[in-house]
Amino acid sequence: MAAAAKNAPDKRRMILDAAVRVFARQGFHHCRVSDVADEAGVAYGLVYHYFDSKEEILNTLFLERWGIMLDAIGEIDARDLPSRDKLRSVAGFIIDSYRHDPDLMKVIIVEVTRAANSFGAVHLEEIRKAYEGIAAIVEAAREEGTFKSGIPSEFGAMCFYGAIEQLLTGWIFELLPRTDEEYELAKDLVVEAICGGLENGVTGRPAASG
Amino acid sequence: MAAAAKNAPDKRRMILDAAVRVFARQGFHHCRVSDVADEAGVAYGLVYHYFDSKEEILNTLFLERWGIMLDAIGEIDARDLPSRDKLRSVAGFIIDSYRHDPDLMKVIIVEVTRAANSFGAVHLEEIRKAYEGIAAIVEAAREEGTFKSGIPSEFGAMCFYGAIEQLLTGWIFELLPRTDEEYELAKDLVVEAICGGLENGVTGRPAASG
DNA sequence: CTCCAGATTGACTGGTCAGTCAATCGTTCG
DNA sequence: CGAACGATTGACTGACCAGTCAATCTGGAG
Repeated sequence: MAAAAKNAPDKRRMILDAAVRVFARQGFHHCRVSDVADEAGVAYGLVYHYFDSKEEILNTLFLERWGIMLDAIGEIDARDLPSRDKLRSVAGFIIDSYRHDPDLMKVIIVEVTRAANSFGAVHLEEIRKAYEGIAAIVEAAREEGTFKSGIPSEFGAMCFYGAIEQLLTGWIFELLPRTDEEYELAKDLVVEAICGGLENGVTGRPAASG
Repeated sequence: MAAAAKNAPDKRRMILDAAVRVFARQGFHHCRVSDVADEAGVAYGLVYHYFDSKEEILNTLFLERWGIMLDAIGEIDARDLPSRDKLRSVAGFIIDSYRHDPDLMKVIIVEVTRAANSFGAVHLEEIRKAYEGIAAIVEAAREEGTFKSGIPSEFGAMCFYGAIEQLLTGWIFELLPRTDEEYELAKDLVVEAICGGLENGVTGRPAASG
């Protein structure tokens, strides 16, 4: 009912939001469903009214957020922008996602993206789509000649995405400073590092030795 | 006894090796200690004769291998080589580690390196040392002027390591082809991508018009 | 007021599994 | 031989927890 939905602020949503906090704090495997229920201020059984299992909660969280990211990547690719700026937008989107909801991104990266044995396997196809979206941007740049043809676009995409995910991991682990300035700076630096390279590209230097 | 060690091929080692296979196949959380014992062809209780807990097995595996990698990075840094070649050696070492024992690297990456909540937290200091080792190489290159001063060395190290780990992840997930040629090619490409950048050299290169 | 349906509750169950332990085996040495 | 000791065995236990379910609540409709 509309009224019901208005009065009781969507319990389903509250459970999802609570799950993000609990999963981020304790890890998916190290928390109980009752922890999620408690965090949401809801009875244990209600969790199972809205979700079939503990895993379904995680799947829902992942798919919700990942879908948004895939849409964003597709939309960015469709813009009329230089390739570097597209990649800058992608980096900006992902870093802003972390900035906006670090717990959620932590859960997605730690519990799904890298969990090759459990959830990673289930969502492999979704994860692959992200790589492909980035690879499409790189491929266009190769075809127009701004990016090196010697580096396959899927390979370049992996490097780019890997660098970003490593940054997020650094923030998650508190190995990198977590300030707004750092986040902003990182957006530019990661693009400069991957597109421009770490080396000083002064002039006339052989781009690829050998 | 020497004789005993000769006759019975070190059961402790057999348990560790079996654990690598089981953890890689089923994941640390999704396997039982009895799976490890069975895989090793050993009685359940013997596992607890050699290890205090299931976790200690994983810790042992991680520390063994990670220590070797840290030593390798330190040794490479000490060599008299151009920075790019040092990074190429580091990439080569890590990729060869995967090539030589993919199960072990899978376990380390999936169960430790990215597991911020459980083992990752425990081994944070060890993990940080790897970043620092790579950062030292980057920093030297910055000081001698071959690498951009605008990109902090820790940042560059994160990008470099992140790109490599993403490649391993691609192989682990079977998102990238797993052949000897790919492994060899990847060593060069990852260095070219991160040091040289994805973009075509800005100088007198033909194709890059407009 | 009654009835219904969906929301909500939390005690309970069934299965799983890490870790224990007492018993047995094999070897060495006196 | 037999004592001594570490290696090895595997049945057992105690705790934990995901998921179930019958009971209760709530609010709208008749």
